Amino acid sequence: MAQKQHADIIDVAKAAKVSPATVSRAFNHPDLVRADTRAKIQRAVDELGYIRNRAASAMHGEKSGAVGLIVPTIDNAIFSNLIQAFSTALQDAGQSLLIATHGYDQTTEHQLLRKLLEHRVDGVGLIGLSHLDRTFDLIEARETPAVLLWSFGADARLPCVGSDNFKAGAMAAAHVCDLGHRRVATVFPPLEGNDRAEKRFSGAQSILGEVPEAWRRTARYHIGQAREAARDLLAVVNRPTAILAGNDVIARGVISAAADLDIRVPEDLTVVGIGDFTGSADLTPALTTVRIDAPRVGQVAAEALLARMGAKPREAAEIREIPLELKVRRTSAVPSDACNPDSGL
Amino acid sequence: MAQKQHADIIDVAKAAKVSPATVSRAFNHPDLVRADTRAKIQRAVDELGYIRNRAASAMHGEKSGAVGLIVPTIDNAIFSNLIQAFSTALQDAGQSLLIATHGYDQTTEHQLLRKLLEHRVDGVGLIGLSHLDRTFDLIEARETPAVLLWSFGADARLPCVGSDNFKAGAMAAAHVCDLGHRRVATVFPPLEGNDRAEKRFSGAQSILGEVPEAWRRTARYHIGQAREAARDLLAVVNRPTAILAGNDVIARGVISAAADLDIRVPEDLTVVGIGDFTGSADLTPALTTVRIDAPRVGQVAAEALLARMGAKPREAAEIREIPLELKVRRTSAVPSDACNPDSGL
DNA sequence: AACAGTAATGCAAACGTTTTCATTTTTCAT
DNA sequence: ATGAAAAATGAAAACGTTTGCATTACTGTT
Repeated sequence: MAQKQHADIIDVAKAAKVSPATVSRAFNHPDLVRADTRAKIQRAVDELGYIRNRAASAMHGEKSGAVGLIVPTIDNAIFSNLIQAFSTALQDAGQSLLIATHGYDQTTEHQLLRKLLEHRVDGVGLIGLSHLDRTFDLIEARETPAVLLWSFGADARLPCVGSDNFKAGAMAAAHVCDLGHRRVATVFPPLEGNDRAEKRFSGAQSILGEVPEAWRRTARYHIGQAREAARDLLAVVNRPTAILAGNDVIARGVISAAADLDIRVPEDLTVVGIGDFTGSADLTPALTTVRIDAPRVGQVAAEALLARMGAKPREAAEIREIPLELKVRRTSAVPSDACNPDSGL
Repeated sequence: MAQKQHADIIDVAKAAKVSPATVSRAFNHPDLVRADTRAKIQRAVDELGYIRNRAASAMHGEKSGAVGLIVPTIDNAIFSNLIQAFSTALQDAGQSLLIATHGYDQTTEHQLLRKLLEHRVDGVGLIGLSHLDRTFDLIEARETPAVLLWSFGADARLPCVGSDNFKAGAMAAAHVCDLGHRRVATVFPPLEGNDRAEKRFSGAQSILGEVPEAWRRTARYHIGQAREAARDLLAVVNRPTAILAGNDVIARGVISAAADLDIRVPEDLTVVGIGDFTGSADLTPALTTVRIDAPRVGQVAAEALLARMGAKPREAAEIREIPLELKVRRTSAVPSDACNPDSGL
């Protein structure tokens, strides 16, 4: 016999001896139903193990109660802090999080956005400022509340919450310059299609001047790769006195490389990272880095998105810059005389 | 004038001069519609920027196309690898991922499950073997395909994919014993409500025998905390010759503590972790640890879940154990004579 | 050219909610 | 008590799909 699988709102209504409309209201506008009616309904719900069907509500033009987040990858420290904070803030607001990863491929990103839109997310978060035009177009056409997280840029096509990566690069570079280093090399992730890395690098060059090709290395987000790149960089007679890493993970690779080569940090080599990920402060020696407050970015971004979604009435600024902070720890020092040609007078 | 917001399936049908039913079929059962009809429809879809409404399909008893994953936290290396792999495998199968974090609180976990169920996820993944009874009950009542990931246990109430944490603890312990250590201390996360840590610890004790209170320390998943705990442990005259860490992050803390105290690793202190997280192999010295293949767990779990969801026809075993592997690297060594009372003959 | 058999399509009835509008009940001042 | 105003509830029409069944269009035989 065709027995219904699960209780629906009508069953609940019957059990509570009210109309389905009232049950619906009890969920969505509790203030519109009398306390004792609500109690009756609650009892029926518990009894029947009723779980409301968001799909059915969403259908009615109602909010789906889910927001989407598209990130390049989850599995590195950079984003996991951010995602965690974003997710927590959303959960606190009763939203669910639909997450998707594209592995730094913008075309995939666009497809993921479509998929998220199929689920009728109430809002989306995207990482970084640069996206396919049709990605922006789609968001606009759908009028989906959106926020760009991680990077800050005054010229962004959508509201963004994050830090200024150009500044981050510049701050790191300024620090090593101030220390007196003149022979500065860089190890950065591939720049193309990655506005964060790209901005950081130009920021660094804005202080350092053009970094010679010979002192530029590329490493994906991976300690091992960074280590090799750095080893390569350091295995020359006239080696740099400082290395600027595109992020903290790379910085760790650089430190390992130095250890491999018996180069002391910071006496013989200054290493500066960007990010200040979990654990960077607990490295030995503790990493000097430019702190990007990922949890705060995640939280503020979530709030901004919530505001745009109308879930949070409070007016939020369209663009929020999260300040950076230089954390001078133990991997940076004045260049040693031996290596510093400037101090040779 | 009441102009519709976005194109719906009827608009597409009109534009393509077919019935809505055909458009629907073109999406869900492409083989049932003629190629040229499909092309017409596709053209209309593109033209109108139509995005199908999953909510509406899900309503019809159809699959929602989303699966849920509930994890304690995203923001540590332990889970981020796992989540990434799980997510990728799911995405490849065309599913979206709804993720939620509970911060190691089982009551929250239960509420999150409810929320996920509201969204009518086609399946759910949960971390670890132990959950509230009513969590299991709910899954059963809803007949939602589910899989437990991360831990393996023959007695699990649901299919599980993961490694045996008891074994992991035992393997780590066996390694230090084989090396000749007799004075072995432990630093573990709080055991209660964390079946993984608990199993690992009992596994270790199964080899080590009862670890004296004085040599047991607790540290949450955080390098700084572990560092302090280890410092505490090592700052005694008759200190242990080896420390077993409950996971790699703690192991890193222990190594830092040793450095703080000028204790050499591995000469004066052997440190063994569990997990083999990203970066553990690139530590200096490289960490000896028991490798848990998180990406594989994630992927196999996704496949198992997909299979149960009927999305993947192939029969998958109910329970899958992912093998562990001892990775002997540079933080473990035979105990030095100075510290090893056994070698005093 | 006619036929059967199959493939492709259309019709219309669900699916489980929410919401507008109308109706009933309650509240409170008189 | 009475009535007006406000609060709570109910009836029924959406919302955008999918699908079983009925119908129409093709295919290949003879």
